[in-house]
Amino acid sequence: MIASQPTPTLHDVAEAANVSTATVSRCLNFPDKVAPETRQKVQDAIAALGYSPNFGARVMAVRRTNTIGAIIPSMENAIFARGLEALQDELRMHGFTMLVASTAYQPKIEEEQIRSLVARGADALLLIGYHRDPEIYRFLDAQGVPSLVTWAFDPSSPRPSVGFDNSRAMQEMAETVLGMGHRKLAMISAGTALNDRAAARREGVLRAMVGAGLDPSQLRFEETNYGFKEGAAAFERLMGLADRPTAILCGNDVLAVGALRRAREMSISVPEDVSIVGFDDIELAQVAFPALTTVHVPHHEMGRKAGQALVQYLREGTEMQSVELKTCIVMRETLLQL
Amino acid sequence: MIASQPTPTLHDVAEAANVSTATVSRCLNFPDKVAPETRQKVQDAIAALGYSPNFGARVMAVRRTNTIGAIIPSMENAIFARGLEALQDELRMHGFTMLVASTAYQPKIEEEQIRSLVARGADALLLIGYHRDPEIYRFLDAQGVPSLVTWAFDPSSPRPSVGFDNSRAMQEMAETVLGMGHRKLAMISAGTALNDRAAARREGVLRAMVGAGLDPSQLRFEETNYGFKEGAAAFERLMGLADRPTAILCGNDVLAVGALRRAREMSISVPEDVSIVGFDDIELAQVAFPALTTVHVPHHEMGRKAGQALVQYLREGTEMQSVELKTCIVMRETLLQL
DNA sequence: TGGCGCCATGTAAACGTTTACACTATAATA
DNA sequence: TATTATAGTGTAAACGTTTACATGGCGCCA
Repeated sequence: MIASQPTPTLHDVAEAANVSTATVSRCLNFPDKVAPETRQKVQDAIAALGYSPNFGARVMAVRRTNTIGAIIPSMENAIFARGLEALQDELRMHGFTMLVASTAYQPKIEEEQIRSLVARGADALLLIGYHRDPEIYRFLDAQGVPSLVTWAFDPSSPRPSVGFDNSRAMQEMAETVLGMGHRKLAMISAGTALNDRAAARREGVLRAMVGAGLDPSQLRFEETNYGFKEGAAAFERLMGLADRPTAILCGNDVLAVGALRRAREMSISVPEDVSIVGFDDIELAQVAFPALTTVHVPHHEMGRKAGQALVQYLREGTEMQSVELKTCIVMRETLLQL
Repeated sequence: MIASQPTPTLHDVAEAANVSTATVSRCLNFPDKVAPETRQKVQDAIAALGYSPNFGARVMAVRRTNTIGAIIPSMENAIFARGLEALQDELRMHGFTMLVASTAYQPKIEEEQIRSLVARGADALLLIGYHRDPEIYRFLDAQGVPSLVTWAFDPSSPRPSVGFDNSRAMQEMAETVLGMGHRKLAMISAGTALNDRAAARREGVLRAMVGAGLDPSQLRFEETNYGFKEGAAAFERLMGLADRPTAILCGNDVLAVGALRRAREMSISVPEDVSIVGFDDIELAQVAFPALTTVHVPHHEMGRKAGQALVQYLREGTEMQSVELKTCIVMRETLLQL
């Protein structure tokens, strides 16, 4: 920083107001513990100097930041936005600040961001999905930083989570598709190696297929990055197949809408020629044309409940309970009975 | 926090490795200033203890956080996502961390977030648009926290910015629309009272109208919140008018796509019955149907350039220069020659 | 061999808060 | 009036780093 005047400190304020630093500090933290006229003097001094408490110093003194960090894979598409907005609301209401960092779906960056947020004293972390290097969990434990997993739910995991069962949600969708007579299924998915939600969704489809007496190896599986363009490209590949699928299950709405778009460009009608379904039910799904049939995820509720769990834990120390949220299928216009 | 074991400190590491705290600190910050075998010992100790430096303490000692805060109006729609992603990239490359906070377009929350980010030692702030309580700018000055404005460009302002001229961009769009023979214009906009970008875009339209010899008071102006639903509702209101506009300029793509959607529901064809144009050129615009004619904003470039300016300033202290970015109109399918 | 410089490390003083504890007036009580 | 709470304030010791400065050992050269 290019030093102009040094920034005012508690000490400066105390001097200006002719009181001790303790009194100024009390003014800031327990205003009713100090006499009204003193408080006024202090507040005037604060305003006059443009004083703002030094966070680092405060943290060091109280060992608590009232900050919770949220680490999400991406901000690009709106998938996490809604949930986070709800989370932030909830946290703000209780005096916490939410800080967001994004990882571009890269584990290395995620680790970096986690360490960074912990280093700057996040009281707790919100993470997306379970899957990450055990080393990271060890680190969090050593640091005593609690974390809450969202966008996934796995009762078998000891780590608390507020989310939904990706596998089951997708299985239900696949069953619905199969129930409509579709037999040639394809799936466009994010990379399953590093993304447990994607992997679980894939599992769901496979399970539904065996449930229907189909050979799961028959599933046309396209793995790609999240993005409109990627969805479009995958769709095109699928349509290039000799034996075209009649229904395409997409790992999320963004991929699905990309596919939809490409279908239009290729003059393939949806859902007449091919059905396409998504996952997430972000606003985009309603706005798409034709409107996308998709798995509805209760983003808002998830964010809010996650916030509540975090706040309770931090305030009262009640152990965080996993809570499972229900998804449902919202039928719109892109899935057709065969 | 629920204390388990206390988290390890520099001191603990020093003890475990049998060296002084200074040496450990050097290991962390200037590894080559310490003998290889010592370094090894220290690193082992760090790993064994799961040590992570206390950010607060570090900040207090060096008075520098290598953090820059970005405060955006909303995460809901993808408008700011792209730019931020680029910004984060740029910052990461130079060892800075970006922290995001969002304000839900509410000045009060924005102020809170600014104070919060400053308090936790952001070395600099990235802000959207110029308009905010002068008190806030005074505060930032008093704190010596530099800020950079984006998504707007006003050469007359003393504050640096990396952005584009919202008014001119929209004016060009309006001129294009007028050039196609449209005379009955409407605009769907965000609230102009608190949002200088929205206000500037409105100005642009008005200027184009006078330029074309039209009475600017004839502009049908619908002010609403950003959102698909809001855009749809505003569109419906406009279409309820006795004297329907032939072209609707939307303050952003989200509003435009909402309008598009409602048009379809109302069986109004776009662009045959009415032209609709957007602003921003987020991915959504390409994916919409019909594909949206809109003002292209170089989000990525903006984020990157903003990052560069910030980094340069923080590293070398070279004063930040405002840079104006060019927008352009991308013609797609929703604007028709009359 | 004595002197110099350099390298690796240690010592201790900041940095700006919070807060336990001590202190003084004043008010309430006996 | 003497005693005891109480409310308001001050004093000073943490909190966990970084870093200027001091120290000691070693190799090199004259």
